[in-house]
Amino acid sequence: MSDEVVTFFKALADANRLKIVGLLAQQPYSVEELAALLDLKPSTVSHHLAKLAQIGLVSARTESYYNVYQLDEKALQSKSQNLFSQENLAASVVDVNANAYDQKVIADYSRKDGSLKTIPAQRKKLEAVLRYVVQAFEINKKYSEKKVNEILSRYHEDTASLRRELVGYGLMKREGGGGDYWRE
Amino acid sequence: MSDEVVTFFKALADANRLKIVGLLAQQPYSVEELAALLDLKPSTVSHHLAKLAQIGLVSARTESYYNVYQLDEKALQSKSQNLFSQENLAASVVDVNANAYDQKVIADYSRKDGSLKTIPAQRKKLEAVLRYVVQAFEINKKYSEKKVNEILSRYHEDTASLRRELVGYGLMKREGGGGDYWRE
DNA sequence: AATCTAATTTGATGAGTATCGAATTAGATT
DNA sequence: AATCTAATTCGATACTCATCAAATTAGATT
Repeated sequence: MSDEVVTFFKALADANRLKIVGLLAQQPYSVEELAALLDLKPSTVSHHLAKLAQIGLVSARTESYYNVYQLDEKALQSKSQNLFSQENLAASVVDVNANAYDQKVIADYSRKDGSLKTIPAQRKKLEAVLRYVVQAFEINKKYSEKKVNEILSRYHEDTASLRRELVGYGLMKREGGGGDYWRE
Repeated sequence: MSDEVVTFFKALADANRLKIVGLLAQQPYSVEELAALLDLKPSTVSHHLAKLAQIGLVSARTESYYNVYQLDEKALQSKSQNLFSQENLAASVVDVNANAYDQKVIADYSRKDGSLKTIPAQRKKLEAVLRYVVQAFEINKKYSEKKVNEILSRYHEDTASLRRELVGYGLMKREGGGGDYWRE
């Protein structure tokens, strides 16, 4: 689906093809005439017209010896309207892995056993790692600080920092003053 | 001027750049994040973003370590509206030689001395040659048939055919029944 | 000031494609 | 039917450009 849009832009990403569109906007022309006007060989113009026809922008009508091409202005307008519609923008993104960044960061910072080499200093990377670590806790279950530290120690010896950051970024909550922790 | 339009289409004639536009339509991203999402190296993403920035579609804002890129939706809409405006279509054509086809045909059919090798059989080529031949006559001056033939003989021995076609295509007029010829 | 990090730039490489000439095809004219 | 002619297809070539790795730059953190 996004392929269609790429093909459309590729078809128009050439100076000579744009000139052809401009010329056909004035009047229909045969391949031979276009070749003379653009100072190109007929085979080259044929190649360009095929690309424009592929996206439905031009069509040919046989007239005696000649193949006269004309611009489909309707298609031109309708295509250009929807180019950046919500559907097309969304379609271009369907096959990107939304978690790719987190995965890359986690892979960079993890050992084979799942523990962390270091705790990232950069905010975005720290967030990615914390989103990963917090999954070790069940949702809505209460944990004592001792239990939290025990779980976090699987990831890094500096359990205090991990615990503090998890709360700081809102990934875990703490009850009142010195109570239990939980993940929402 | 047409260069600008070509640059615009070229900038969007790439699947990964379209994905970048789609992603930035959702939220701003850093180069590093985009690289992870698209499974590309940061240097490649930088290259793509430079092309998108060149046409004013994205811009960067520095945020701590990161260069966060955002989509300029206003530019996106306004650009896509005017893409095939009358101005752009006309601009794409400014530097094409409108007489190139006639010139090519005339060159193909003329000898060095200006005379015609043959009279073209194809309509379009015949028209081009006739437009060339008729320039030997002054506008609004009356010529006898004998004088017409004398002038046409510089181009081809079959003056009768040339004379008939000139009148047939309306390039020369004839007075009443057997009177003089003239070019309007 | 020294060090770290993300981004950019540069150079090299491979894939894609615009262009042409030659061969072929499709169709009209004679 | 035979012959012309424009268009298309095919193969080759040159150029453009997407991509990466390495080097450099710009900027923030310590």
